[in-house]
Amino acid sequence: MYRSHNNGELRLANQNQEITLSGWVQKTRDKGFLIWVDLRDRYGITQLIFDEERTAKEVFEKAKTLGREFVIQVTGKVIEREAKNNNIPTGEIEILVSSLTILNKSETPPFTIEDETDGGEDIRMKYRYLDIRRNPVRENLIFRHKVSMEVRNYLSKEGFIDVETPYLIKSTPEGARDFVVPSRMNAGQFYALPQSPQTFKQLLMVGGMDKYFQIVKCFRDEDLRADRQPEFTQIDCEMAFVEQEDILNTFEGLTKHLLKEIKNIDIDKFPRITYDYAIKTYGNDKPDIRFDMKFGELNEVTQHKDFGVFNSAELVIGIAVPSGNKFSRKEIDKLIKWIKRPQVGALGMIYSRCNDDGTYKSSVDKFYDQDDLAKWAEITNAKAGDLVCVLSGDANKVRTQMSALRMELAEQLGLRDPEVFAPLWVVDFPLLEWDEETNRFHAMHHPFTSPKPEDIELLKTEPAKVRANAYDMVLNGNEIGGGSIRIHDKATQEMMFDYLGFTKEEAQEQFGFLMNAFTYGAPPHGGLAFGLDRLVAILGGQETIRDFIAFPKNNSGRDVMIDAPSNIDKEQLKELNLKLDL
RNA sequence: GGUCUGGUAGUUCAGCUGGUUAGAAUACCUGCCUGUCACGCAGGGGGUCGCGGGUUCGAGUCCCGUCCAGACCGCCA
Repeated sequence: MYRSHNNGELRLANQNQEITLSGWVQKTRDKGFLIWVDLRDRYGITQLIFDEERTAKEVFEKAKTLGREFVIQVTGKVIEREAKNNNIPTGEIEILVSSLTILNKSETPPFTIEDETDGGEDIRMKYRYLDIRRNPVRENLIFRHKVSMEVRNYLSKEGFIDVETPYLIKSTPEGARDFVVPSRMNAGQFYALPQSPQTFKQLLMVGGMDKYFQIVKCFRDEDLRADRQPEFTQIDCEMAFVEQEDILNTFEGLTKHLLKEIKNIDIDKFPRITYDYAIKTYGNDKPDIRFDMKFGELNEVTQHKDFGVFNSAELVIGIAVPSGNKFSRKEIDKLIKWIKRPQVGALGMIYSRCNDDGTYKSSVDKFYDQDDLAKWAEITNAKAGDLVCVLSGDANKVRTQMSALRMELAEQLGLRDPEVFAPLWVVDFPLLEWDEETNRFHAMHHPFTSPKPEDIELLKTEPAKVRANAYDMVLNGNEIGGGSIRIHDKATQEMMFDYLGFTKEEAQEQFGFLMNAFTYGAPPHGGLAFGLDRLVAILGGQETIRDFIAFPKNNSGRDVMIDAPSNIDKEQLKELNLKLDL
């Protein structure tokens, strides 16, 4: 028996018990006549004591040789401490050790295994198994476990069935780049790893599975970000015989359940806004609504005043920065410099201070009088003490830039409180998006998304204006889930592929299996998928999803611990009928 | 594909306009220490300043290239 108790459970009530503990040496404090050892496992820390007088000499000598992260087993008696430590649950007792076994020695670890480690990202990833011994990482993984268990509980209770779908599937040109796997038995042919189980879950609906879910790995071979990994986990769901409303309600229910169970937060009804409203009001389709700062369009009140910059602009937008008048000239200059960075790309920023006495002081007083500036304030909803920031130019660019500025200001003003949760639905996404590079439309969500029936006529005349039965769930400025009501008849699906520039043959070759299935009684269906990694990170109040993934990849897609990807030898290549051309 | 930031002791970092022997903290090792818990005290070891080239009397510092890491843009149906 390696242990009778774990290192987090012994209390004064266990006094005088003879117990056995195992774990890692967190730290030794050698006072010469006394040696204390903090013994750690995932449940906590228990202090061991070796005493010149009370401990056998050979045990005492062995204790002197212990180093950080040695794995040891001890047997001894639970005794009350002379000096107690109120900072830990086991702080009233210690173990007077009678026998000590070193189960395994350890090299000195490259960084300290402590909450505030001295190790940087790089070295912690290389020795991730040591990093996982640290409380913050361990707690994140346990937190993720809780979230995923609650998801399973809720969906199972709602009648959803967990079905596994294959990882070795067919590559298609739509969407993200596929990760590809050569087939040995089928020379020259490749599987692709799924970007999502999309077509399979639709086929499950045709198969009558009604309500399906799966917590499933998905793969996309695109460049990474702090919140994007090449392999990531989705909570993938699909339902048959449902309308958009049914799906929104079901998964609003799931999200409420998670917020309640995990964070003990009650949220009433999630706001629903349209895609168009989101773009016009927040400049992006995943607005953070924990704070206001809605866009005000100032074209009408800024034109024809001899200010060329605004007169020539397609769009002039202002936002009211709460209490922004406190910003010094220097701080505003810094902001202007920030939005001029190539990543944001604004050419400049105009501002108007809303003074406490009701007057205004702007950077363009030469062109605009107090009445004009009052209108700016009115439209942007600015109050005395606020600062109105104004950007202008090409409509799409200005919205993107203002959105970046809005988030930056909120960050600076501390309005992005990680313990506040503001979920919402964004609905009525466009069906199609024009792709400048390939000079054709592509599906904004995916090619299986159904157009709104009332917009179908527009497909022929103004395809960009066709709205889809597509929706995203947004939480604190992050898209945490998205889905759609799917096409479930062959004719419509064929038409969609046609609009997307597929020939009949291409559509048949790549998605024939799906359209065939539609001819055998496919029920109306739809669904959605949540990004589990991101959801867990946001619920956990953090930005980086890597902190919630046991073994993440770095931002060039490498696993620095196992050093993957790596070369394979000639024999392997030959077996796969592959030749490298580097 | 692009922009920006960084790479100096095991680790985290400092090192100014180029100028003696490259520092601090922490970790590690040794000794001391009668209740520690961020123990304390004394001492010690530890460096190809990412790599290659250039400018210079002289480069951690300036220039060019390159590799690695991170953030972002493009990309991510």
